[in-house]
Amino acid sequence: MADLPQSLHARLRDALRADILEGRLRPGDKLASESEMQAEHGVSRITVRQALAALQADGLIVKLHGKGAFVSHSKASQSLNRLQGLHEALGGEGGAVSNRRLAWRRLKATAAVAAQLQLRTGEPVFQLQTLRYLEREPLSVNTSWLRPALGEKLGRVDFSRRDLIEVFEHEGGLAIGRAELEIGAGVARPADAKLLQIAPGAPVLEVQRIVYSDAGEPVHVETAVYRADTFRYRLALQR
Amino acid sequence: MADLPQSLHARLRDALRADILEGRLRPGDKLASESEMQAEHGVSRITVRQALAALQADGLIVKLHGKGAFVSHSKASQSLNRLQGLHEALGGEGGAVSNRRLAWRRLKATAAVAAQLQLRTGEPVFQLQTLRYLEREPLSVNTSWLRPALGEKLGRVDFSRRDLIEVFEHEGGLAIGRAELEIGAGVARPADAKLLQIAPGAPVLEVQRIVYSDAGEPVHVETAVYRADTFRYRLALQR
DNA sequence: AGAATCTACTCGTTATGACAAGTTATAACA
DNA sequence: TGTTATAACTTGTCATAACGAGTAGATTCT
Repeated sequence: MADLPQSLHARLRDALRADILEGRLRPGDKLASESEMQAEHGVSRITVRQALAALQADGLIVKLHGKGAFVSHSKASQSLNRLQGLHEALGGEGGAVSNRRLAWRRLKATAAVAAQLQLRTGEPVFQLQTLRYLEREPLSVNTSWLRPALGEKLGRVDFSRRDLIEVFEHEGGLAIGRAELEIGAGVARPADAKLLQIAPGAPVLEVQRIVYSDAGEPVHVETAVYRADTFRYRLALQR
Repeated sequence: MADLPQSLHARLRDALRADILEGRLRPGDKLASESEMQAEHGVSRITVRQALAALQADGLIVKLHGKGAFVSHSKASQSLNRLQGLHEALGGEGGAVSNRRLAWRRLKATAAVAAQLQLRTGEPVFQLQTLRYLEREPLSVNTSWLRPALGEKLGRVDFSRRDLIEVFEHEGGLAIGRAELEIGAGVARPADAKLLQIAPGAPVLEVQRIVYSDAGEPVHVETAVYRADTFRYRLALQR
């Protein structure tokens, strides 16, 4: 993609991340010390530390006082503890994720949806239903509710190979800040079971996601029903 | 607890966190600007920004370029995106979480467990099985595997009202760094269904947790089966 | 009145400098 | 040989300084 003139620490972070992900630095390896990087890249130590702090937050490296910074073992989940969509998470390489639009409607907000989007009951909202595929196998049925302003902007966008969240940021002109997830288990309802090609009553993973803008306003509520046999949710937590 | 002479940014962070949690700063309120705090507390702006960055990572505040920092609205999840046990997460107030020990064994590591704990197949490991209750209702069946060194230390500890992770840190003399979670859905096996007082075949949430020390070594692998009707996993993600 | 500009305020980024504190290897000593 | 002291690393913390960029209100011009 385009090489925008990012900040220095972002460039250094991405370079180190690539070194780790592409195997030039292997798990357990010791990174160059902060002062070495400072000299090598011609930046200040604060800049180096910002880059390292970001990698540490992602779980890619571990820093030990007095010893140095080391590439973490188990880098499996490095990308899954940030807010991102499936396309982003599973990477452009495979490109095995696709969406099929099932419905796009303008509805009046029910009480539950209105509360989550901080609207009044009965205000118009847009509902988007999609069926997501992974490697041509059905993966999940997603039902999204959008604030009216956003919905009108995005009615004609093609979502088939893109993440909603990424569309928000580009076509929607929206800065996404954070999201709250609620993950539970349930049994497939007949309609969902048919779409997912599983037996009615089979176990499914139910994920509800509320996405907030940078300013803290809820912009998007999504309920997803995943096939339990294909999908597991992975994430990393810091103590 | 004791008021150790923490670092300046840690003290400022904790003071602000208390202001928010105890209601002196309400959701939506604007925090003092960085330069105001700098003057008021007699610290440098770097120190202020370190404190604010920590609060932002916890989701307690939102920073807006050019406007200021504001107390986040939904602070419900501030504690759920850090690594902690149920007792910690659900707070000392209720005290409604308890554990019943089902089994404590010394076994030889199976291939799967050995791989996750980075041991060799057949090395001795300790297995702990517990049944957890929330408000006197059965909540989950937990099966843990511990590295041998840790297991020998913790054989006689009473876990009934404490989190494993907290015991590690105190009795185990271990610095916990991070954990990886894998969340999926499944159906209750007969033995688990009986313990959880649900029907065999009812949906359950399956959570596997691998806990790593500060140095990046796996110390604990846990598989938990939760009643889907009582428990949902909540967390917050940052973009 | 309306539009454009200016200005003061905010946070974002980066630099430089210094000292504290943990780790490790070496050198000196008993 | 074994212990201790030292020196040379490492990251952790904090201060001061400057400039960039986004926001919002007041001012000025049309």
